[in-house]
Parts: sequence; structure tokens; C-alpha cells
Amino acid sequence: MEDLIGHNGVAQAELLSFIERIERLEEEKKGIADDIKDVYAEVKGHGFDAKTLRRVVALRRIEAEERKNQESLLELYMSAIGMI
Amino acid sequence: MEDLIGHNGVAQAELLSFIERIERLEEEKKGIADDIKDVYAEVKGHGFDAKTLRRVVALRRIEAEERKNQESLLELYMSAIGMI
Amino acid sequence: MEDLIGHNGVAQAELLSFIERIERLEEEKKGIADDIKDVYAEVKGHGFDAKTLRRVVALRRIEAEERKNQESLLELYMSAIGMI
Amino acid sequence: MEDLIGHNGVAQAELLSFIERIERLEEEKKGIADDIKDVYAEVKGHGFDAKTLRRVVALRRIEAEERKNQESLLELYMSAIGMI
DNA sequence: CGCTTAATATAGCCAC
DNA sequence: GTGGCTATATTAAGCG
Repeated sequence: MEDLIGHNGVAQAELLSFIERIERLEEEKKGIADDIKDVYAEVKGHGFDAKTLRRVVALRRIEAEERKNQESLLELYMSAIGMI
Repeated sequence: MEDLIGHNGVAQAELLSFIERIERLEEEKKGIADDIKDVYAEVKGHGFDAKTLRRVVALRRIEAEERKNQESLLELYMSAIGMI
Repeated sequence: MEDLIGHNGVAQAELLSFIERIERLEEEKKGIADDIKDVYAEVKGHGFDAKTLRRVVALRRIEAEERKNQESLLELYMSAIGMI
Repeated sequence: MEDLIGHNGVAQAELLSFIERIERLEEEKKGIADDIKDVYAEVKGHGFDAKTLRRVVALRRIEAEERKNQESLLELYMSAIGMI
């Protein structure tokens, strides 16, 4: 781990610099996450069901083929135990 | 996936057995969760602030977990950046 | 908050007793949660897809009517945006 | 839920617009998450232990948050049970 | 009962 | 490629 031992200052500065870069990025990321939350709140304010909308967004993420696989597997299990 | 395809009954029974074991365990778990809720209600009835007590319990849990961790490398880094 | 102020010992003992009861219950709860995890591991070892099985268990929890509601709402949204 | 029923187009457009806003934000968020990952890779390339650095960053975040909390009541309880 | 925190479940990542 | 660990997303609980 370089010459961190001894606190020679170089590695310290390097580490701190990395940490600060990361923290800045995490702040940005949190900002966007908050924006997303705001949109869902707005969605709700327009009378839509946010939970369902989340599912829609999630489903759009998985491509159609994969979704079909998942659903048919689910149905297979459900059918196997007599749920459907 | 075994011989689930075809619904031959063996895998079906196996699946259902797993499901029922899980559901039984989840019921037990819910029972205990309810017990915990009852204790907090009792706490409140004795004039204590339940919310704060929750924080105390959470803190004690975190501390107990942390105690298990070796912290030396972490401290080295923290020391390197002047956090401790 | 009773006579906690002053550390008169009575409230202290009471508090600690509550905390320990809660902690014991939480330990039990955690034990059962671990058991559930073990069952899912076993499920996997038998060649089943644990993730799908989790969905089955979750679906059994919501009663049929509620499930139908959720699914039809989802389909309505998906249809509205041309997903299906 | 407004006039979604009937697919009159207005609610459809609204829904789609919300979805697209969310998806755009999620893309941005993912971009930043990737940037963070890149920094950790760079960290590693400089001979530091990324996992430990993650813990440092997490600790700094927690401490920053905690600083915002008033802790008096909590400390009262902790003192009452001999934690501090 | 809505709205904010805490618990849980899922997913992604990294090391082996 | 599997298993543990971290981070995120979802769900549930508690509070006003």
C-alpha cells in the first residue's frame, strides 16, 4: 500500500483527493435520486398509482424476451401447485 | 429443472412442501414481530418514549456487530486522512 | 418520563429490562429469518429457481382479489402506453 | 384515476411523459454510479484497498448525518442504562 | 391516512 | 461461475 505507513503526506493527500471526488459524485447521484422521487410524487399528485408505475418502469428495463421467460416460469410453478 | 415439466407430481409435491415450510416459518416470524410490537406498546404505557428506545436498540445492535469487525486497516486509513 | 432523571435506578432497571426483552425477541426473529434463507438455499439445491419461488410465496400472501386488482391496473397502464 | 380509462390519449401521453422523465433521470444516475466505480478502480490502481475506502466514505457520510441530529434525549436513555 | 423512517428483499459487484 | 458482500429498491411500520 505505497508508503502510507509513516503518514508521509503524499498518500494522505492522494487518499483524501479520491475520497472527495467520490463524495462529490455521490452527492450528485443523491440529487438525481431525489429528482426521481419528486417525479413519483408528482405522478401521485396527478392521480396515478406510483407503485404500479414503478413496476412499469422496471418491466421496460427488462427486455421483452427475458420478461416472457420470467413470466412463463412463474406460471409453470403456479400451475404446478395448482394456483392457476 | 428436474421433472417439473409435465407436472408429474413429484416436483409438484416437493415445491408445495418447500412453500409450506416457508409459510410456516414466516408465520412464526410474524408472531415474534408482533410480540416486539407489544413490548414497545408496554414501554409506552410506562411513560417511556418508544421511538427513542428504538434508536437505542438499533445503536446497541450496530455496536455489537461492529465489535466483531477488525478495524485496524480502517483506522490506518482514517488516521492517514486525519479523521482520527 | 417517570423519574428517569436522576438515575434513580428504578427506571434504569425497567428500561434495561425492556431492552433485553426486545433484544431476545429480535434474536429469535433473526434466527427464523435465517431458517427461511436456509430453505431457499435448499430449494436452489433441488434445482428450483429461488427468486421465482419467492414471487409465488408473495403472491399467495396477497389474496386473489387484490392480486387481480394489481395486475389489471398494471395491464391498464401498459396498454395505455402501448406496451401490450 | 383521471380519464385513463378509455385510453383517451391525454392520460396516455401524460403517463408516457412521466415514464420518460424517470428513465432519463435513471440513466443519468447510472452514469454517475459508473463514474464512482471508475474512481474506485483508479483507487485500486494506486495500490489502495477499495473495500476499506468504501467503508471510510460510508463512515464519513454517517458522521455527517449524525452531526445534524440532536442527541440529548438519546444520550439520556443511554446514560440511564449505562451505555455512556 | 399520509408521510416519513426502518426492515427486507433484490441486484450488482468482486474475489475466489 | 458461485458465494459473500455491498448498495439499491421495495415494502412495511410507526408516527402525527
